Amino acid sequence: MNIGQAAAASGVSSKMIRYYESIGLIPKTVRTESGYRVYSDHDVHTLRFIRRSRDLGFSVEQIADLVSLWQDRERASKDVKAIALEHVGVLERKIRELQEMASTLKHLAKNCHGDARPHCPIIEELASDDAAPAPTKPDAKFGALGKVAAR
Amino acid sequence: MNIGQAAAASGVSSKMIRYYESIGLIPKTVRTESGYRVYSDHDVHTLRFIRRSRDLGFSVEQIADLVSLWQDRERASKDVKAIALEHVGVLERKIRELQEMASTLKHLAKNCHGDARPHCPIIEELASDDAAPAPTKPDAKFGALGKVAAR
DNA sequence: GCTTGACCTTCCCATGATTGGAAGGACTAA
DNA sequence: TTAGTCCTTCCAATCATGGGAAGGTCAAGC
Repeated sequence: MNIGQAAAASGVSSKMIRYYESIGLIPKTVRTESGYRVYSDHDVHTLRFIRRSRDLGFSVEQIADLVSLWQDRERASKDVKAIALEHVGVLERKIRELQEMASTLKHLAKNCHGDARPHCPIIEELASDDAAPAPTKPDAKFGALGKVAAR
Repeated sequence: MNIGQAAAASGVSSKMIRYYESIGLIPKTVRTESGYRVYSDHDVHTLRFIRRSRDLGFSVEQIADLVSLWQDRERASKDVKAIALEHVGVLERKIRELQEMASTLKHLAKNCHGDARPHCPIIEELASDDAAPAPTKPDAKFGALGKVAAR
């Protein structure tokens, strides 16, 4: 199977398959004489595993751990669970952040007439002088969660 | 005021102030003879406006629009409201995505013993063969929201 | 006046996951 | 043989941000 077929069968783009290979998430494949990558059903299975993990928002680093646990018959389920729960924690923190933003904005928008006049509580809030500027570096590595599922 | 003081007063790092200048979000400042950037209280006020917008998850592009509306005394509040509400929509979509991930994972984790044995429903779900691979390109530009407030 | 240390300057690089595109080779069907 | 589709590698861009190097500037203390 060529890379394009493996991509279609797994839901992971050819580009990403090559990328995953380049960073070592998946091993280098067999090549044809002319250099084409060749994939087996087993490889496709692995790619699907990766795709599902990605759909759940796991980072590539976490996916690497999950894949190796998947392939380890002696794994302890607590190791898998730990990764999952840590990720849940990150997701929930992120959800809370976004909810705060959304609720602030909705509140402001509700009080904005939204007509042709310039008066606007949204702008006023953004421009307001109160509220501390907050330290430039609040807590550093807090959200290592980038574009989650921005596919 | 030097850039460092403006950074401390506004909550926007020096690095970011230079960056915002380079992309045209804020105008080029006056410089001292030796090339140091000089900021006024008014500039700091603008930087705070930007920081607040950023805290609410607006993209730099949206912030540019907000700043220009802020400075336009003839603005229509509906233009501001439109930007805010569009952003709320993006935030809520993203929240829903993350909630789905979290709830799937929590459900799986609840059914995982989390002990030393290998049996694990989380891994099994990731490895399961059912469920369509889903087209590689579902809907393109859906989440233009990158690292939201990953500061 | 000179040294020290804190600040400033520009420039380049890295992040994470992903996509786009160019240049060129390989394969397949007509 | 040719057209068209696939593959290859390599490089660049995204978005907002931080890190760091190399070098210039400034203020305080001696």
